[in-house]
Amino acid sequence: MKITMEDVAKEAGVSRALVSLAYRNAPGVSTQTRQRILSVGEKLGYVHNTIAAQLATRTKRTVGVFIPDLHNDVFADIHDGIHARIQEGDSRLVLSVGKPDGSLDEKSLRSLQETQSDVIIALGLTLPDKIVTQYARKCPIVIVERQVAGLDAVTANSRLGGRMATEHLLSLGCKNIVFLMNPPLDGYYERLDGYKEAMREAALDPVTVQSTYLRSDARQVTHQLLDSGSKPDAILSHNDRSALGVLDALIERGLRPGVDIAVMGYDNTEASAAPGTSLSTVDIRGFELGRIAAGIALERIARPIEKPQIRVLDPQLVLRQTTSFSGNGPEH
Amino acid sequence: MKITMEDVAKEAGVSRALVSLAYRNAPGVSTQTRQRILSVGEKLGYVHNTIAAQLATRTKRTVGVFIPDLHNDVFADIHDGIHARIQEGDSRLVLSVGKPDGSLDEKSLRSLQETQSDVIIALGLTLPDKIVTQYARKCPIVIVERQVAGLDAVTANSRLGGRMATEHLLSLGCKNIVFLMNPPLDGYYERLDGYKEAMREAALDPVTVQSTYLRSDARQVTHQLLDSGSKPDAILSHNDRSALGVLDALIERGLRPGVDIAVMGYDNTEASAAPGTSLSTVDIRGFELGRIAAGIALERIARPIEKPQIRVLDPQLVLRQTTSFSGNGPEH
DNA sequence: TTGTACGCGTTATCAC
DNA sequence: GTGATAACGCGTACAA
Repeated sequence: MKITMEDVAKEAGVSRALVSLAYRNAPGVSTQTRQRILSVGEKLGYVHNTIAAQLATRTKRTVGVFIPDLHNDVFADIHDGIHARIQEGDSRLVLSVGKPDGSLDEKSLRSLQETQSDVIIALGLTLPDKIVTQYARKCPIVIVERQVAGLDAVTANSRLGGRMATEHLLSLGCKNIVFLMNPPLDGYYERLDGYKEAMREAALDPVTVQSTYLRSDARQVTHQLLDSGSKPDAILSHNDRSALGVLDALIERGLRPGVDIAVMGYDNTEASAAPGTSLSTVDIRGFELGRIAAGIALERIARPIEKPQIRVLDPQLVLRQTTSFSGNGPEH
Repeated sequence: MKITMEDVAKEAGVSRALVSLAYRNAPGVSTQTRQRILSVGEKLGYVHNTIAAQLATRTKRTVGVFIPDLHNDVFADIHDGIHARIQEGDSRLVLSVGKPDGSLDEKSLRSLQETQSDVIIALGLTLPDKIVTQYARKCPIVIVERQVAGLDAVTANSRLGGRMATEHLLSLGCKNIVFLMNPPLDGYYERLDGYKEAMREAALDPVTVQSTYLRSDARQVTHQLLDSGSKPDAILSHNDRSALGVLDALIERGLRPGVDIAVMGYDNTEASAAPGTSLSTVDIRGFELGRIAAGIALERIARPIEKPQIRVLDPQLVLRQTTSFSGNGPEH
């Protein structure tokens, strides 16, 4: 039932080859015949079959993108950057969406490879380094906001970001700063390490509690933390999403963020600036990250065996209400 | 350089056809040889070429999804619903992401068709009915949260939602309720109409101001509205995203949402419940919408010429702080 | 402009 | 039942 090029060719009284050229805006067809061919195609309801075309030309132009979760705004920022860069050329973007718990990471990677991605840009991959490396053997992977030995990567300096956030809290007079950790996974310790460094340099003990990537879990963990009798004067969370959960819990207990206790997130997502929320955070410059990752991906397609590129951006502090003490630490 | 089935076949000492059967878990291969073939494939780093496979079998299993914008959480909800339903079967999901201003709608639709989607699920399409219908001639389209004559559609009853929100505001004692409109586009008047109906029934004049889908624009429009001397006691926005912009503006002017003025959004996105935001809104049950849309899409593939299906869910009011007067309307 | 050999799997049709 | 052979799906590329 599907209209093919053959059908269009027959109807227009030309060869299939010519129809192909016409549809690709390739030279070798008179403007006139091209017009005629296209209008015949339109009349018949023909649509150019990218699948067949991709099979025929084994030119490499497909960039696969793995996004773990559509609900986290950082990924949207990064995606936009990738999209912007890819659009400049004539490459194709293929998305695969996983789940926040990482349960679809492998399936997605495989699917991206099976659809013949020539390179994969992976965001928020939770797989162990070893497995990622295995997949990368079949198709180059550009990692964003993480590093895996031997692979291209682009990240905002997470260690520095963790340090900056911590130092900011210290500068407010906070001493009992708790770090709300993400699940312990390869490649996601940098923010934590930055925190620890800064704490030790201030001769303070790092304290961590562990949560997941869900806001609701962060909320619960925060309640547990405070129930346990711990009296933090600041909570630094591994990302904004979890920081919102922290705020949820604080508000439920009648604690005023930025007055009774300081809170910082990480990522500078849109939600961190929700009206009334005003969460201090660290901007990882997602759009930039995406743009650069896409650039590296395209280069990787062009030069497959060059040595891996690592690009590190400097994150930026974004100070809002949740760390707005007038300079002397939280009220008591 | 790419390993093909041929390579695997040669290495394993069997025919290409057999390798094909092995990789698809098809009957006709002894468990033993299948094992051998797969391990040879693994050794060579072969990945099954979905592109070629799709071309060879013209079985219909590809569901295309158009998402206008990754930053709006409703779309993530709907996507998750679609994803969940598709995963139950053996269909493939292909995403195409546009831009909030609609400038990529056509390009995305075309791209989805060119990659041989057998059906397209479209969210937040801003194209005129006429154009959508044209595209649907080439490949069936299932529309979400909108209706186009002749096409499958699944929506939460928007007229009812608009009415419910308005009636809730009226019940609080609000009389000067302003509706913040989205851009005037085919298919997106229902929420507004529900508002108008409810206002007229209460013998009140509907008042609308127009904005876009950007939070920043809503903020600006709200400032303009208030600068103009208008004294609304409630603002009902066409969606949560814009409602956040409204809240931004109110807070900037020192007005307390839920105390000085009521505010309602629409969609019940995660951001509407950000800590400190607590926006009253209307839940469109995005996940459900997505699930149902995917179901319809699969049926449409199976039975292309059946008459269009329209599914309408009932939206649900979600009451939070921004409409929390103690019952006598806003303070003065 | 056209003929035609690919590209890489899949799916009959056959042979053992 | 196991396995092989060859035609086919729909464009693209290159020689003619």
